[in-house]
Amino acid sequence: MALSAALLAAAGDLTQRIHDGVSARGFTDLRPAHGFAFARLAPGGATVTDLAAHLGVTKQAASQLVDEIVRKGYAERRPHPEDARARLIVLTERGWTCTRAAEEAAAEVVGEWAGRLGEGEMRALRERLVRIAPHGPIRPVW
Amino acid sequence: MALSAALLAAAGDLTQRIHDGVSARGFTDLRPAHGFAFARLAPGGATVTDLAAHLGVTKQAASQLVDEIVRKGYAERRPHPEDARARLIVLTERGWTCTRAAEEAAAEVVGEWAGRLGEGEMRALRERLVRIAPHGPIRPVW
DNA sequence: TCATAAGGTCAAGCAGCTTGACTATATGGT
DNA sequence: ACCATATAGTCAAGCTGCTTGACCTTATGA
Repeated sequence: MALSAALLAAAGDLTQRIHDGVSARGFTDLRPAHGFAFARLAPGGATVTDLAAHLGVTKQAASQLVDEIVRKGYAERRPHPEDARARLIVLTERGWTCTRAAEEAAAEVVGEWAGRLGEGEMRALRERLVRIAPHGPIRPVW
Repeated sequence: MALSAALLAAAGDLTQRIHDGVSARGFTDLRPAHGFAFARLAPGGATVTDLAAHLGVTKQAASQLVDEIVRKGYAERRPHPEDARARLIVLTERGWTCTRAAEEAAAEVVGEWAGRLGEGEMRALRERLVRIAPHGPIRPVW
């Protein structure tokens, strides 16, 4: 199996299993794309335009996604403290709970891998992946 | 940066850059999903149902995808040699040329990573990824 | 031989994305 | 101070790729 194929297979598997884990914890109204949005919102909120750039979609699409997570109670729109044109999208308590659930689910998968590879191998794997990973916007695998 | 985030970022980057490389080689009418289909068709062809299971979509969706790549000249439907209900989808010469272009593009990206990590590190990375990669159907990252 | 399963396609509907148009606010040169 | 231009965001319409449901054909097995 080629490196590229193994990388794509592992990433797809990870996404699917995080999603399954989040669903199993009761958050059944979200898709994997929402998780990437939550990750961007978590530190201190973000604007719709920030989110759009991070997700690699138009700001209209990002705005629709925000509509959805606001409607479902995971985030809220606040006036932006420094720019009256903009709004700051921040996670609600429910949004934070869901984010923690996703982190738990990811840790479960990574933990299973660590059981197969061992801690030292996992550290080496992480270090190499970080060195080849880009810093720009997140991209879907296909 | 967490292992899971690095893995997803690297995989998304790889997909995007393979797609860009394939486009740059003249195949501008394909999307990343087609590459995963080609990979399944390449060895010796596959049925629509096989393809659907591999891509994780319904057989109707797989059939539509086959319609498209047949219409664009990358594959053709042949009668299945052992089952009169089924059809064997096989790559045309154009399909093979495109597959080689994708392999070249992937090799370019992997080569760039090798330049950063070194050959020994890359072998270790590949070996570890293979050990955590699943064998089931391919899954999109989101 | 006939009930049931499996491969494939046709048709309709829908979700998520795009482009285009628009309003409101910010920014910077004159 | 003013105005041209850029930026943040939303509304509306349309498209594409996927889904579900119905159906035909061929295979399988009791």
